[in-house]
Amino acid sequence: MGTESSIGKELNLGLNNRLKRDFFLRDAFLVATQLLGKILIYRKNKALLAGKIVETEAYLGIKDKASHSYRGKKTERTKILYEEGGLLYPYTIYGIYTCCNIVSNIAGIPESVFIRALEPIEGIEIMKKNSPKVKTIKALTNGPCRWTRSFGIKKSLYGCKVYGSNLYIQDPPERQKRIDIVKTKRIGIDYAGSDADRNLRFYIKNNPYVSKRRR
DNA sequence: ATTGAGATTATT
DNA sequence: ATAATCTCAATC
Repeated sequence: MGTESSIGKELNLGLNNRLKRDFFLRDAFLVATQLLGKILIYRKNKALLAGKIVETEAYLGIKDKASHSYRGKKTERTKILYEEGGLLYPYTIYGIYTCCNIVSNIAGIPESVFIRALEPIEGIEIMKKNSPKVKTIKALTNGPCRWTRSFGIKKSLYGCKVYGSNLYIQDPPERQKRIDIVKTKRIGIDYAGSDADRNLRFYIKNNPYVSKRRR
């Protein structure tokens, strides 16, 4: 292969260190901040794709004007939010892109964590194949619809557990656990009024794979 | 049945 | 700056 990063070489990407179901049954603020630095792994057929989570946002359910579940709204698209934490909520945006959340908190509390950007670790050649027009490694994964395209995350994964055997998340190596977290306003939710000003976007300070532009 | 807008990206 | 592009969900 020869495409793996230095991080990938010192990681055991197997199933052993997976985060368990309980991790996701807590509030989205906690899950969003604690997911930073963790490794997301997706296996499809024989391919193995892995990336470090470097940017997240918390969506705090029925009281959050930016949330798809604001005021308890429940539709075919959003019903998964009302199930327990640890399930994938992919959805189509602007007709062309797929982006995805991880459902958080216990059943009945429709919170989620939006995964905005990853740092590629393993499977870069496959990512390039999935995003054929992309010219730089960075652009493979530094946006919410970019990393999902490069990973091949489809809406068919709606409701998939993120602590299963094909899709899971694990701790980084001990050496990389210390990170500085920056907290800012969320992106692209100007319609959310006062909730647009809350600092519910989190990213790893100075990480080059954090998404760019916009306010 | 119609319509309006979107948790974005790529291009001009 | 703005077109792309179409699904979803609200409204008529």
